[in-house]
Amino acid sequence: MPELPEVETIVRDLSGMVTEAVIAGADVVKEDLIIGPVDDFVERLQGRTIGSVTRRAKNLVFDLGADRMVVNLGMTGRMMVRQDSAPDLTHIGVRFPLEDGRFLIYQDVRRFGNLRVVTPEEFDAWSERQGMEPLSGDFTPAFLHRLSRHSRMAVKPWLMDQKRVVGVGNIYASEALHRARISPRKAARRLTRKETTRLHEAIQAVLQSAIDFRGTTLLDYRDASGERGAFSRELRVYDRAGEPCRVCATPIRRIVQGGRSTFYCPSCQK
DNA sequence: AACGCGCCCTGTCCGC
DNA sequence: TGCGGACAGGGCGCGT
Repeated sequence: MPELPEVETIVRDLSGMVTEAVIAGADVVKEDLIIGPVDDFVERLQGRTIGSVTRRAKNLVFDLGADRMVVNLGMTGRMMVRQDSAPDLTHIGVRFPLEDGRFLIYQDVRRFGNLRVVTPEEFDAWSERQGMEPLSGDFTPAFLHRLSRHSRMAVKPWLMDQKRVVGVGNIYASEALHRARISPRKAARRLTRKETTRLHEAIQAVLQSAIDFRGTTLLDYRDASGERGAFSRELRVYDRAGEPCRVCATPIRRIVQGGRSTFYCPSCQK
C-alpha cells in the first residue's frame, strides 16, 4: 500500500509525536514480521529513546542511538500512535508501549511488512544499496535519462523497480506517466531526452503533491493518527478504468504489466 | 545481468 | 447463501 508520500506522511507525523519518547518494550504478537531473532529485536529496543524518525525509500527509520529500527509497511502495514493498547484493533503485529503511557502500534493485515533492528554500519550499507531518492537534489533529468538508456523494460514496471529510483510504486508510476504523457508500455531505453525530462518533473510533482495531500487512501492506508489520505480525489488515472481522462475525456484504460494493474489514457499517452 | 514470474497472506468484491 | 476467481499502495527469490 504505502509508497513514498504515504511513508513520508507517517514519518512526519511520528516525528512530532514520538521523538524523545522512550520505548518501554516490544510485545511481538506476530513473530513472522520480525527479521532476525525476536528476542534480540526486543532486547535492543527496550529502554531506548527515539532520537528521530526519518524515511529511506519506503521504509520508516527510527534512530535509537546505538541501533536503528527499520520498518517496511508492505501492502497493508500501519504505524500508529495510540493512547491505549488498541484493544479494538485486529491484526496487530507489534505493540511498543512507551514510557509516557502511550503505545506505538504496528498493524498489518496481510503481513507483507517487516521490522528489523540494525547497527548504524548495517544501516549505511543497506541504504547504499537502495536506489536514489526522487526528491533529492541528486535526482536530475540527466540522471534519469542516463539510467533509462540500459533497459529494454517497459517504462512503468521499470519505474517501480526500487534499485534505480525509490519510492514510486503502482499508483504514482501510473500517475507520473500520465502527467508526462508517456505510454506505460514504451521501452525505457526508447525514451527521448524530452520525455525523461518531463518524466523527472512529473515524478517530483506528483510525489510532492501527494505529500501535500497526506497520501492516497484506496482501502487500507492510514496515517499515524489513523486518518485517511486525501490524494485519492486527485488521482488522474489510477483506479479510474472506463472513466473519462481529466485532460481529454477519453476513457481510461487498464492493462496488466508484471502482474500489476497499470492505468493510462490511450489518447494522451502514445 | 537483466527480466519475468510465482509466491508470501488476508480480505473484499463480483459473477454464477 | 455459497463458492471460486480476481484483485489489492510491496518485495524477495527463483529460473532462464
